[in-house]
Amino acid sequence: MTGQVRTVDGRVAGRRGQATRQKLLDCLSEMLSSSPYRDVKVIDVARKAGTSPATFYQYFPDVEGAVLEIAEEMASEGARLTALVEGRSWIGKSGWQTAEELVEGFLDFWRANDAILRVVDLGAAEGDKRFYKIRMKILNSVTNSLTESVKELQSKGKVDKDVSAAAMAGSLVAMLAAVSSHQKGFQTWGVKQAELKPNLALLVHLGITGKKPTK
Amino acid sequence: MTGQVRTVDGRVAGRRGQATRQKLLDCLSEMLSSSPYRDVKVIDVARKAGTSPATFYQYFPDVEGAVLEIAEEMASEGARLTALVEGRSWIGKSGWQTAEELVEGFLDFWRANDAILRVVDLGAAEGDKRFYKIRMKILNSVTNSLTESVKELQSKGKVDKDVSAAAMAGSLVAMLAAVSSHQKGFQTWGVKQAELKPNLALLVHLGITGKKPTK
DNA sequence: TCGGTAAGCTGACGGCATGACAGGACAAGT
DNA sequence: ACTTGTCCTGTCATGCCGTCAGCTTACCGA
Repeated sequence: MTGQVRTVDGRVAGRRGQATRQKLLDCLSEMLSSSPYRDVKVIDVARKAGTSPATFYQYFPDVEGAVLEIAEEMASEGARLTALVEGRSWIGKSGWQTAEELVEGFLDFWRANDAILRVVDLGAAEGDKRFYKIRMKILNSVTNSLTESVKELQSKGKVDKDVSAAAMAGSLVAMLAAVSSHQKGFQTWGVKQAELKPNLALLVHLGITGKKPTK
Repeated sequence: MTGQVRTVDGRVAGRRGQATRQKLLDCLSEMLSSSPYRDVKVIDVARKAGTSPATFYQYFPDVEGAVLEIAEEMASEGARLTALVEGRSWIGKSGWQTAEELVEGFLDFWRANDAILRVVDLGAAEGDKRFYKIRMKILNSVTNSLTESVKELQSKGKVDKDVSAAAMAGSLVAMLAAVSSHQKGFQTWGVKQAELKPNLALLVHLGITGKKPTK
């Protein structure tokens, strides 16, 4: 599937090369966490990795290219978010639990990858299809499952037919993503995590089932 | 309030100077719409404005500084968003109308300023307090009004007491902002604007009142 | 053991953006 | 016309970008 890892000039990377490549990715990741995206320079990444800029360009076309690589990896990892929805019940107490766990899992994932995710978000918002695709890959895993949940509830007559399942799922997921990326912001503003989570869960439950949860 | 406009080296800007300054801001604004933030260079902005890089640095410390200026202006303009909530009713049919108009107004504002807003979002997410403050200024105008609405409904016993008004308002506003910045994304993905808006309005109504709207 | 071959790395270079300065152009009042 | 203060730009040192040729290192088969 992934095929062989190749350098920019076409050679196949061996053990040592892959290690260097990975080290560069790791350092870039770190830099993204500690300084503004706009100010991340190739030379800094290279220095941090104990190598030269030329080496960086051997493995990646530019900073953006390397970021895409990191993002791709994260997206694969993010596929596990599906498990937060798939096969879960939205009825009664277990419905509330599903909502709570979805929120919990989502926020955790976002916090763990916030630096790279905000760059992906920017790229997507700027219209770059590659970043957009990655963002989709992550969000779709949840969105699709949620869409199915809504449709199922609709077929049972438990949710109004005029609700667009896809739009509802998409909006909820966008909300989760947005709140996640501004978690620190909420705190500064005086809203505590402990308050935030139940409220998000409530909104998710309301959106999916149309009803207040029974706790 | 605004005081006098000053150059970086402390002189007061006259008529001509202010015009040049404004032209630079306009050109920067345009560039932000057409190319990735990371690739916006001072020299390009200057060229577009028919002047030299040195002139740019006379009025702004760097690109970021100029962006902050544009953002500040937009934030002032955005204060009018308060009108979308303040003094509106959340009861019965007019409640549904309030929700619809809030969504409509919010999406419009975001679409009109998407380029600058995504830079503000990035800056805020990266922890830059100046950007964060501007984001607050815009969102607070709506968030505070919504928080009041929820509290009012709570005092009338129409909404559960255990809902944190601030967290709910904040989450909803974050959702609106997020969906707005990825409007194009939704379309590409197959969700039409026409479906999106009612669903957002539904979520807002559910979140604020806890009930389904009567249309 | 010993080349041979391909992988891996870097010094060096032209090109371009940055940011500072000093000096010239310009407008307005006297 | 002269002065004054604003406004703009040519120029320069500095530093990053992105590429190339060429050197070093590791692996492998004879």
